[in-house]
Amino acid sequence: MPISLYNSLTRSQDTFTPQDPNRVTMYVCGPTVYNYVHIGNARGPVVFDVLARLLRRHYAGVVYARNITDVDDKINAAALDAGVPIGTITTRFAQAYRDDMAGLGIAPPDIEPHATGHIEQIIAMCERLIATGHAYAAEGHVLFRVGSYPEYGHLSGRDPEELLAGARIDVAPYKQDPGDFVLWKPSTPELPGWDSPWSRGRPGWHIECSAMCKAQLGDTIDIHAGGVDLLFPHHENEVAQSTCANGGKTFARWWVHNGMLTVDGRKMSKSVGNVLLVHELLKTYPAEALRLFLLRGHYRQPLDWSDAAIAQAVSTLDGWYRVLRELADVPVEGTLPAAAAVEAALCDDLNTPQALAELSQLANAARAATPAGRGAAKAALLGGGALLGLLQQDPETWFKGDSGNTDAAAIDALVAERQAARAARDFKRADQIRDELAARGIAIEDGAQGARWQLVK
RNA sequence: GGCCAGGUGGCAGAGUGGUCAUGCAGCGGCCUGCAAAGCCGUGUACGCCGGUUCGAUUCCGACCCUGGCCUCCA
Repeated sequence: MPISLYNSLTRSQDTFTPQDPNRVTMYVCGPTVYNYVHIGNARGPVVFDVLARLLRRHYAGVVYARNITDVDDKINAAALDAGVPIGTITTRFAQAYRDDMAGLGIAPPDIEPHATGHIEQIIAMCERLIATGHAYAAEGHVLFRVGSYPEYGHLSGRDPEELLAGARIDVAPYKQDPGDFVLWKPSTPELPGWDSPWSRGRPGWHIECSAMCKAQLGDTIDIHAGGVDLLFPHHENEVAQSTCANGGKTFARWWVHNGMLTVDGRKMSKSVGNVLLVHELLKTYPAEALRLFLLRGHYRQPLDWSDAAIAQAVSTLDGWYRVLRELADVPVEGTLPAAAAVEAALCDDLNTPQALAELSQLANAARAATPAGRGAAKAALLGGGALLGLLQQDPETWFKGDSGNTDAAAIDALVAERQAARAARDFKRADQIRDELAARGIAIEDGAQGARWQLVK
């Protein structure tokens, strides 16, 4: 089944066809590493992780790059605040980012380019843009000449004339035109900087992604993804730089943008101050519940964070894992099958809500399966979950936590004692034990195969 | 003000020119020592006003409302 994806460039949902099925290229704008990321920052990586999984099922080769921006004024400010070198900040938070992403079940990208590892390519791209008249040097800066690229504004649907008329642009004296943006800027002696033909300086934000894309994936990439808030100016500027520096070649064939995560209807962002850090949330909620929450809405729609929403994600997973626990002894042989309905939903512009509805149906089918059908039903459920990066744990771990965290033996003993009391029709004692366990955050379910317990999340 | 998304039942959230989304919650029943889990049954929906149509939540137009971007942002 072909993959169909909404392309911001054409503003329509188009059947995806890579340039080379053996080397499908995807680039996602990664973090600027100066702080922990919040759950809104994780939406794109989770969604594009699902996309990467889907692409890998369809094509022989996929190269997925997600960069690390490790040179930036905010990093400089964070280092200054902490009184440590820039590298201390970037190393620490790049690792924190990898840990957070891994915590959410996101497979590492194939390539993780760092901006500071591409200074040479950035300078080369600036030189090329200057040589072709698309950029100019002024007072140690290099600026992109927006007027030199007639298509400027096409991706984001903006009229350059109106952009330039905007009064909110800080018009520096060295700019020939208010819309021109910085490719290179000089550093003061205490700031990090690299030697260049124009100044000891550092790159602007937009050129970094252009240079990393070109160096790692080539002049024309298949998919460029990121948050919709990057559409302008970041992605618009990337298109302008890369297209002009690469002789007019198409930069990215598909532009895929995820919607914003909101809290009480307002965008979650550092500047608004309503952030919930992934690194904190992972201590409070099961990782898969966070992941499921992020996939519950279609990726292009806004998604609102709430306690009710995350609670529902937990209870949904409880239900699915309960099915898997019942089928724990049912063997699943060979590789997991493609859950056709789940995959079909994902092929339709990553319709994860539909895919989750299909997964619910698979769980219902597995719960009701006859003995002969259990193996296939369980495999289908696990296969569908794998496409979404869900149901990756052992059910016992889901319900009881890591074995090191709870005194499972003592709980098992109490549960056994309660069963004995019930058998002796000593319900007073049985209920007493159940209450005692409930007070410790443990719930009991009596089933046909005996009593089971779980930690209440 | 410009550009771009949206508005679906108590909540979340897909989808469709005409009998079903799905999940959670609710209600009734079964099961259970009682619960929980499970099972069976069950209701309420497409922002507003027009238009096209045999038929519109879906297509078209206007209006209202919400969110995002408009050089920090995922």
